[in-house]
Amino acid sequence: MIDEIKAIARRHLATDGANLSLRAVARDLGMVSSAVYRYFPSRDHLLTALIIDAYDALGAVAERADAAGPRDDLLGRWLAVAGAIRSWALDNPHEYALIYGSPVPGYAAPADTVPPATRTTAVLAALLRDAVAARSGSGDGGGPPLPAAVREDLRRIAADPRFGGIPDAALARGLALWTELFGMLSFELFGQFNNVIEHRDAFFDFQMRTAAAVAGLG
Amino acid sequence: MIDEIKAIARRHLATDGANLSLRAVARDLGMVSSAVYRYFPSRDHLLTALIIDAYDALGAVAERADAAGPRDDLLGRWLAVAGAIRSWALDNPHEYALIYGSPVPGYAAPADTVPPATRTTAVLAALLRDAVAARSGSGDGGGPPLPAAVREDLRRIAADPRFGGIPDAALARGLALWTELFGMLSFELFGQFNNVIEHRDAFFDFQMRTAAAVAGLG
DNA sequence: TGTACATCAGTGAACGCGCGTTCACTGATGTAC
DNA sequence: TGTACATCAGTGAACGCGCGTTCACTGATGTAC
Repeated sequence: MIDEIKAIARRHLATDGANLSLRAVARDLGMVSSAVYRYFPSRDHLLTALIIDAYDALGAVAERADAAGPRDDLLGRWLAVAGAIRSWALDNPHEYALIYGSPVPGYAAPADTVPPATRTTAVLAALLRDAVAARSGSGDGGGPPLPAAVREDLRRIAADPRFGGIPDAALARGLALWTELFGMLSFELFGQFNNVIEHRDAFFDFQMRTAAAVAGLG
Repeated sequence: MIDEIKAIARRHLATDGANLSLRAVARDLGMVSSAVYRYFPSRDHLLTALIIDAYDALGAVAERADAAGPRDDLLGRWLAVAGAIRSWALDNPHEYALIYGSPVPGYAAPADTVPPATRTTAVLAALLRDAVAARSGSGDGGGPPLPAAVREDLRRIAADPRFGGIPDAALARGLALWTELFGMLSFELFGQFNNVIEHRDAFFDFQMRTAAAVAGLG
């Protein structure tokens, strides 16, 4: 029943965005609006459940894509993960907007949305770690030096075992890869590519290959 | 008066996001809600005006930052433009969300939002062209080959004189730069950096320098 | 097998509020003669 | 200088609708004896 409510609420994201109406959801369920309160204490709790589900779904998709190919084909794994994330986003644009789009005014995501949110990034981190191991210390190439302030953040991130064991420079590059991937997706999904990029599959694939080459994921 | 309405409406973006209420705006103006209709034929027209203003304001900020430094300091110009865009976004997060965030459900931006939207990208294009000229054909480095489908899009983009005169490979890299910049900003503004990156000025500066080096804007 | 009772999913009415948009209007201002 | 008129910014009431949340309730189901 909780699942049924969420399924219908997800459908309402398409028409109402994050302002989805509890009454409209109840109406579609063939219930009276107050009945929903037996399952969710408030509209915001329902929204939170949808956010958690979306992060989890995307994380699962990324994990599955990563696990599908051979471990040592790093470029293949990266392209598979990036492509799977993009496919999910294109299939579920409103859920993507819910988690990576503008914050909902008046809504503050509670702390229990954080763990599901890191699932996807953990996949990228594992990939990064494997890439570093494969190159076995080939150096970080040129580029500007890492400022101390940034180093500090990187060390804190690396305190989580899922993100540990990656040299600072590689982790910094990984973060750039992460923003590039989602920057690309947000532009595509939020309309910035309209009248600009039409061959989006090819464009995305090309840019992800380029980004991988730059980051040494080749 | 139109300006006054827009100013108050902008303030309401903070609390209501894109669902700003015409009645609330009128209330703050000390007017009755129907009076606003003398100036804007509908709520969506007001929203459109805000969108156009936001694109224009950001475009102006980018143009000013670009014009401030010496022409041949390409890295300096890039960092100035990127920094100015970021500053504007941090100062006007709700306007940023309006133009670069999730699309507003039920609202389709009309065609006259397009020209102001391209102002900012035109600044980046000019920078790119100058960079290509300065290197005077130093080649595009390695990286994966440009697929024909992507080339097609690039040629269409280059048909606009503001984006012309840039080799395909450089233009493709410029698009990556563009997505990297706004991907970074969206992550910062939409909360993905919470508990991840705390030294955001330094992180942004570092990533923009790295991206510039990769794109040959050094 | 049959009765008494507890559980609890869902009801329906109500509270108090908000919204966008329309329409006939008022009344101050400024113009024309 | 003074009157008649047009303009038009802003009013106020109304239409028809929506919302989240509360609360006492019904009535079917399942359990215990």
